[in-house]
Amino acid sequence: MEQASQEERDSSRSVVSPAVINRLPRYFRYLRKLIRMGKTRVSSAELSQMMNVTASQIRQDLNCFGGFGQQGYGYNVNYLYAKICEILGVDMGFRTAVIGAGNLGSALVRSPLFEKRGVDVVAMFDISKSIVGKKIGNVRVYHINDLEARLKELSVDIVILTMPKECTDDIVNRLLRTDVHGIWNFTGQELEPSDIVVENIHIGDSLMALCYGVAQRMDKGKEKET
Amino acid sequence: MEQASQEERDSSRSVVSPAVINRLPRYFRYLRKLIRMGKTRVSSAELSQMMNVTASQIRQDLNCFGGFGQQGYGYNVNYLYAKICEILGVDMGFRTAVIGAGNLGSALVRSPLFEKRGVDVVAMFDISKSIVGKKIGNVRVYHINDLEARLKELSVDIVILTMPKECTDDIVNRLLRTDVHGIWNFTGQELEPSDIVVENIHIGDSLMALCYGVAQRMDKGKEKET
DNA sequence: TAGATTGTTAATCGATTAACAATC
DNA sequence: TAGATTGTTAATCGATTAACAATC
Repeated sequence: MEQASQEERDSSRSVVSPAVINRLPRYFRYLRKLIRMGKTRVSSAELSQMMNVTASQIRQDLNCFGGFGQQGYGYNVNYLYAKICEILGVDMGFRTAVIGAGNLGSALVRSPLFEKRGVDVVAMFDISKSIVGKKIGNVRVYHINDLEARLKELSVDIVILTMPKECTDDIVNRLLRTDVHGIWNFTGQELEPSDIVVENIHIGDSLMALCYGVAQRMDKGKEKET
Repeated sequence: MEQASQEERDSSRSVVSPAVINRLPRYFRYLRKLIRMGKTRVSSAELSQMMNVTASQIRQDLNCFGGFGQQGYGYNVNYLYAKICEILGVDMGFRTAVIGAGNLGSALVRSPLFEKRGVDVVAMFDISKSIVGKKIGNVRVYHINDLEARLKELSVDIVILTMPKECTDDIVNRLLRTDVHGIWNFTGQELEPSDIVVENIHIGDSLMALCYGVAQRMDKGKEKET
């Protein structure tokens, strides 16, 4: 507790490196797994084996946010999970809306992604007369014209962009004048705003990295043949 | 040419760092953009501005694969693009099949992801009587029982996993006995095989990183209010 | 208490950036 | 040729790992 409070200063701490932050969701996943398995206690060594990383890294990472473990014992799984949820804002009750009710938007809305992470999908927006007014999953689709009004009415914190790339600049400009704090951007048009936190998704990049790996593998295969 | 051939040794080079490889798809995207814009020539300085990275990094990255530029001139956009396509296996004509014809599988198949990257989607697999035999986009859905036979028949190199998490181990074990060289894994069940190259996708991790950022931002906002 | 395992500092490793000579 | 810009080496920076004293 002593050194935890040392670390606690202000809640927007001394800036934790992105490398660490990007690993937190992975801890989140593995801790859920442990909970599902009924484990109540885990050491950095055990966890490191499960996750295929060093125990050192785990301890280092977790200590960016304060001391969650106990010497000689390890980590209490439920407590650690609760802490990580807290850090990641899982219990903040974020509210999100999806712009674009096409294949991708619909697939996302129907996925368990959001519920697992304490995020509420409260609206979708589209331009097409044939979808507006309907529901996808159990989310109502509104017309994009009503964007600002609905976002306000529904207290949306985070917006998910799945509409065609071409509309991106227009939509983002509109969002900048709302209370939206985050954009999860699937359009392919890269964004780096200023006033809103952004995560750009380029899922194709991963496919290409995979292709690179496969190409390498096959090259090597061929070499051996000669 | 001289130092290019120096670098050319064997095609499965001295192992390029993953950091670099993961950036290649980004170069791919920006080069396409330049081509679309009609640019034929670009310097590392220009590109660095577009991409928001250092010119040094760009030159460093590209030089892992040989000298694609020319002193005093910069890089020929089309040539560089061609080279990056080559490195990433875009022109290898990879063939892929999707396992799981649910929301995600269907959305992927209908997306332009594959065509852009020279990958052919040649089959889908599912277990549900109501989908097997039909087409999604213009891809035929086969029964999962025929997996091995169809993969062979259709010369599939890469398999995309979008079926429920629970089936993962079973399917992967079956794949290990085929000629499949790559797995693009959306199941959430992390894999690290051995004999097949794997890319695990955890799209929810990005959502959580976003939530972290938003939570931070909102904390800061509150602080100012006091 | 003895044993285990954390929190944390120090050492290592790798990746990024800066600088500049080579050269188009 | 002079100017521009690469390829590449060296310097810096940051992230990971190792080690161990603190402590439960």
